Amino acid sequence: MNAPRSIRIATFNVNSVRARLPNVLAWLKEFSPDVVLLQEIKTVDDSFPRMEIEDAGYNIATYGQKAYNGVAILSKSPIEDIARGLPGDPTDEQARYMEGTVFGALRVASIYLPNGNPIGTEKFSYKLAWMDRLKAHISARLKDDEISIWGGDYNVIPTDGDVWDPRAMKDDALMQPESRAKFRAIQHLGLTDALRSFHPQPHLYSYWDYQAGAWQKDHGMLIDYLLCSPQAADRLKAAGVDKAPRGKEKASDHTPVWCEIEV
DNA sequence: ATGCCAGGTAACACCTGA
Repeated sequence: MNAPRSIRIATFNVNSVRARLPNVLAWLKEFSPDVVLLQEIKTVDDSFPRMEIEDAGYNIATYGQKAYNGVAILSKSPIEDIARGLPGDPTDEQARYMEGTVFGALRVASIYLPNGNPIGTEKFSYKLAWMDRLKAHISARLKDDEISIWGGDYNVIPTDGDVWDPRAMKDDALMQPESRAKFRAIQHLGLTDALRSFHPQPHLYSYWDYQAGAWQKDHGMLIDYLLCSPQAADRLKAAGVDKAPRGKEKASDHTPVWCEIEV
């Protein structure tokens, strides 16, 4: 048997990979994640800044579309068995879900769950239906007993402790009871929230709005998660939020959430 | 109650985001 090695996995909603390229390259160099799950790349696959990120030492798999959404996986290992799109609705053309196998053993998914605002519109019903599809898909995948991590921007504030002021957000799609119930239902399939398993304290955030000085006032919310299969949870060694990228010039409004697992 | 800020597209304004 090979000696176990520690793999660092991060999820990062970059809010346009082209606008964020200098920040992303600096972060890859400083933080040196082994695997990165990107969301909101906001570009078609052909315009992804592939060369620059390959030069930083990463293999790349993308699932993009024009202007909106888009996810990608970066890995220092080859990325195998890539699957694009969330099953369950052949008419859904939004690029919000992809999977790949990294380091020959770890199945990862990059998730950009629909925002759903404003409530009471078809955007909110799309969000809820998408969450049902995600749950069904994860449930099916869990039967394979793999070391799996479903990471990304879940666009849900699961509890009042995950936002600076729940009253300010009470009509937001991210904290409606239906959104919360469906997020819990996904976790109840048997997934472990990597960050919470090491840091149970409230008011730990991964997103701060660009507006109204939210970053300076720490008016944030925790909406980016790494949800681990039992086999991945067994191997969890550490987890955290890397707040440094949010404080830089030309920052994304999200910052990376990461974990380390031994495989 | 509304806009605040940022990115993309396309065009000198509007859509989306959370």
